[in-house]
Amino acid sequence: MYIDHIGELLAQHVPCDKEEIKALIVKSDNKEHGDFAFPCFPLAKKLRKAPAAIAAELAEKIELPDCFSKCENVGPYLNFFVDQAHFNGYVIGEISEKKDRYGSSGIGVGKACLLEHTSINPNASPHIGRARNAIVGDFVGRLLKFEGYDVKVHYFVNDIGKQISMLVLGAGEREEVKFDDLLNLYVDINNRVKEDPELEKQVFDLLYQLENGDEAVRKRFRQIVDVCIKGQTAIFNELGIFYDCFDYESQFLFDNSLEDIIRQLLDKGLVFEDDLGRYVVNLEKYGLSPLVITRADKTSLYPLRDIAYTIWKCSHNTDKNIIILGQDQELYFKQIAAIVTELGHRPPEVVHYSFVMLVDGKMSTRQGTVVLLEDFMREAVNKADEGIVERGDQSDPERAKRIAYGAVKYSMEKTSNERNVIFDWDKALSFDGDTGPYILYSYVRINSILKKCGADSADLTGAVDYSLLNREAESDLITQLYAFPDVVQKAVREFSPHVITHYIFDLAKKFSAFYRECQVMNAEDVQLKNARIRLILSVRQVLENAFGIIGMETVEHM
RNA sequence: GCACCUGUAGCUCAGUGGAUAGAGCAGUGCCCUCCGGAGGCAUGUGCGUAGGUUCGACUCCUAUCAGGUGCACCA
Repeated sequence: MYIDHIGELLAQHVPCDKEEIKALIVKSDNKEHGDFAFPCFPLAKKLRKAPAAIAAELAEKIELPDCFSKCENVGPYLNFFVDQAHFNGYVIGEISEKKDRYGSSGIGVGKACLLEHTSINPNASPHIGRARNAIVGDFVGRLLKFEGYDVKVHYFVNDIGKQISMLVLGAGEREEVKFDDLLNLYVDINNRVKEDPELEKQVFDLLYQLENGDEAVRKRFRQIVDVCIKGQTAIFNELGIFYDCFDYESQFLFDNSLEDIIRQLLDKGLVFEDDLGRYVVNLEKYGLSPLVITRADKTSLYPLRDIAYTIWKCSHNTDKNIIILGQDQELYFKQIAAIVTELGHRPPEVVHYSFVMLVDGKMSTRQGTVVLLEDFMREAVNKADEGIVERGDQSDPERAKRIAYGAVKYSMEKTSNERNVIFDWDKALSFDGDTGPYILYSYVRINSILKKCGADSADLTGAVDYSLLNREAESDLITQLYAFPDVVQKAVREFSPHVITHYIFDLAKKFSAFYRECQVMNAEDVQLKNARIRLILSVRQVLENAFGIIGMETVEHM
């Protein structure tokens, strides 16, 4: 709203429209430069005057409304100072009015969003690299819900294909297959198949039987896959990550959609049969390498089924259609998107993230150097419970879980999507500094103060003199609260959770500074105390809103 | 070889083309008579390299070096 005002003010005096001006306004990074600044360089050519002269002239002409206290020119900049009392009242008023909607633009109200994420191969317990998909995906879902979208989260279950076939073969005649056995089973059969061509043939035979509708084989596949999906989703559910729909890849095998797609591509002359008899899509006009969609025996490959699935998702006609994929799938997804476009659909928006690496190198299933998500979670819970005991409390596994899972997610969410996360056990389990526990701790402190002040039950409808909040720590905190809606917008543009985690950390730090310098309970007088109570209520509200977006649960004590 | 992503402090990372590039960790020295110390204070010669665009470049463009990833019957 302050930027709006400045835009209007300046539009009366310079040859630009309001929107152009607003785009140029920057938030000052230095108190001496006020709160907002308008750089006059771009006007220099138009007005044929030196930027500094323009700034000086504008400073003379402008009549400031009440919400600004001062406007001065410093060199080529025109600096605006907001009126602190007005600003305090405005920000705290906005938060107390909008509550859990503060920060939301509401742009998604009445709109639907289909979001696909996780979609891990059902062959083993997820490692932390795969988990990044779920964590980023869950963040995107929560963010869009916060923006008002009706979000449905889909999980594509890859219940067919060579890998699953190997798993089924590896399980043999075993009646009961346990989730925890799958990883070993998978690694073992993988090695055996590599060395034994005969075994590999059996893998493909199984697949052939499945694709040709052998009921018993189909049941067995489904049984094994479900054990795996159950195990995987249980882990993600623990972390507060949930799914609305599980879409089984095999459904596209039996509904003729694969044949339809091949026929359409043939009609368009986009697909050719290579010398081995495989169907290959030519994507030269997109500058992409060709994509093989069937084996020589014409059984489908994953890309073909994925095209069918993607088109199926498009048929839901949602306002937004989003998929979360690893950076390694970038070229692949471009190919899929090109084909889907050719077939007359608008492909999903894609959000890519990079990998999780270990400090001493890459993760490798074969070398046993993967870090499983469940191990990471368990270690974090132990560590959090130790912390609880150290602080003189009884061991409390439930509370430890909330703290630990927040820490696990936060550690994965604070890196921007396009960068690799470098995983280091010690750092990942550290609860000091820029971590989930630190920000939770701020929240706990606020609640502790409010409880001691009896603020939660107090009548907070009376008038408050916000001009009393005039210490630096107070105005810094309020400025940070004011920034939240913009931060949410940035997160929506980038779909990267680090935007929110960095904001929360800054907010927590500013609260700590306030906590140190400004007493609430023992404030100098009751007016000041009331104003500060409103302030920390606002901080708590914004923390809760932000926690909701990154999927962090709160605790009452630590 | 081609394509995409990433090079910012010892380490891990922020930084919508605008004023003096910021955090956390580790190190060093301090602070528990203070609404909870999972805290705070002090301490720093850094934008891979070279050009270019611009009034202005960590940010945009080109080249180059380094790392990651992908590129025909895995999914």
